[in-house]
Amino acid sequence: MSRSVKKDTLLKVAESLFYEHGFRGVGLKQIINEANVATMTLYNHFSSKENLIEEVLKQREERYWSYLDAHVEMESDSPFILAAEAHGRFLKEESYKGCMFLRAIEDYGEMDNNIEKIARGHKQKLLEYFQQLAHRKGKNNEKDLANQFTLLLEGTTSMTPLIGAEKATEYSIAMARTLVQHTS
Amino acid sequence: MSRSVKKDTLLKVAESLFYEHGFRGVGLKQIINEANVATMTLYNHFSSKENLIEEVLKQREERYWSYLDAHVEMESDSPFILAAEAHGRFLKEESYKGCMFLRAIEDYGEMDNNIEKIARGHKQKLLEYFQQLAHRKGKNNEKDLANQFTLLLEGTTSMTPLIGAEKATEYSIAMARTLVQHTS
DNA sequence: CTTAAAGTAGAAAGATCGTTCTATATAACT
DNA sequence: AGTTATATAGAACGATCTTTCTACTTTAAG
Repeated sequence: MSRSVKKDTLLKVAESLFYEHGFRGVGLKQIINEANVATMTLYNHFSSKENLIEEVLKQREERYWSYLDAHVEMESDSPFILAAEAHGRFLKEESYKGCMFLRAIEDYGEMDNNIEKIARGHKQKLLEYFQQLAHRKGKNNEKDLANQFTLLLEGTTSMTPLIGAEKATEYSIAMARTLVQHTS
Repeated sequence: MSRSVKKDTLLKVAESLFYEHGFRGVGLKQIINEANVATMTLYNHFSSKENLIEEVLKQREERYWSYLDAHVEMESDSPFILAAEAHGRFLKEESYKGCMFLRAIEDYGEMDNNIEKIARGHKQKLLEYFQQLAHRKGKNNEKDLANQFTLLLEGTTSMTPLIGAEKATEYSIAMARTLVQHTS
């Protein structure tokens, strides 16, 4: 077996609990109980709580990208709309409490740890991805467009706890359409 | 003296620390130390940590509204742009780590406490405020417009930790202009 | 079948948390 | 001057946190 099933369970349970109650709001005991695992099993797979959080973030990031990769045709004539739809799908299926990466930056920022680096890295990659999209569409102001579109997606995520993922996504797609049409 | 200076110091210090490190990331000891106050002084003014958080949120909400009230002329022909500018001013002067109210909802949500109620109440009031703005502008789809504009502001707040308040506000105003022009 | 790896339960250490308590000091007001 | 409200420092409580430890059991591959 290339990878322990216990480790996978731990990651899954940890991500769910961390997302629902925050990193600092969940103790390892809770994770261990819900994963039906012994304390030392956790510490055999992860060197510390911080390390567990790091791997949870990496796992979530991978899954986020799989949503984008699956739905965004880069050569399409509306890749931004496709990205907004993919983002909405992710929210609908896995998010209802805002962005876990922003939360990691807020909770562990400016402390020189890997947690913040991973979270910021994800956002950076996202921005660059959208810059590519803008570039392929022949837009000259790639950075501005990428930033604006990211702002739209972050707004969508933030709105899910308030109005739900479906409506938030609806709005962001409507706005994205308007913006793509009327932006140089 | 209508209100203790110690209480004000506590609220100020608590808001700053809670905002920077999260509610669960800050202990009362830290707040007490930085406020140069005795333990019992805190407990004489606030019945618990939860209660302190509640009052911090109320204080912050008041200050947020004072930004809107000061800069938004409801009768103006572009109240939404003014609101976006006021929001940007608040971010620039008091925020660099996302929205404290969303964070409160995330951290204490679904636990039936006052913290969540206050935070959700603030967001609800904001939505209704923007609905009024849309109504005065003679828009028929008030709710949609208010939701979309709120999404824009939330996106702006979320982006501040990534690109700073100035740029984020710039983008949101640019987008707001485009949207106001091209939305029924 | 054996052996090494992986998992088990649970206690324990050491730190920190929110909260309460005690006992004292300061300041303002009648 | 005396009373009252507000502040003080710091010990103490019980709970919980992360991490480590011990000693036992299961699992899986050679």
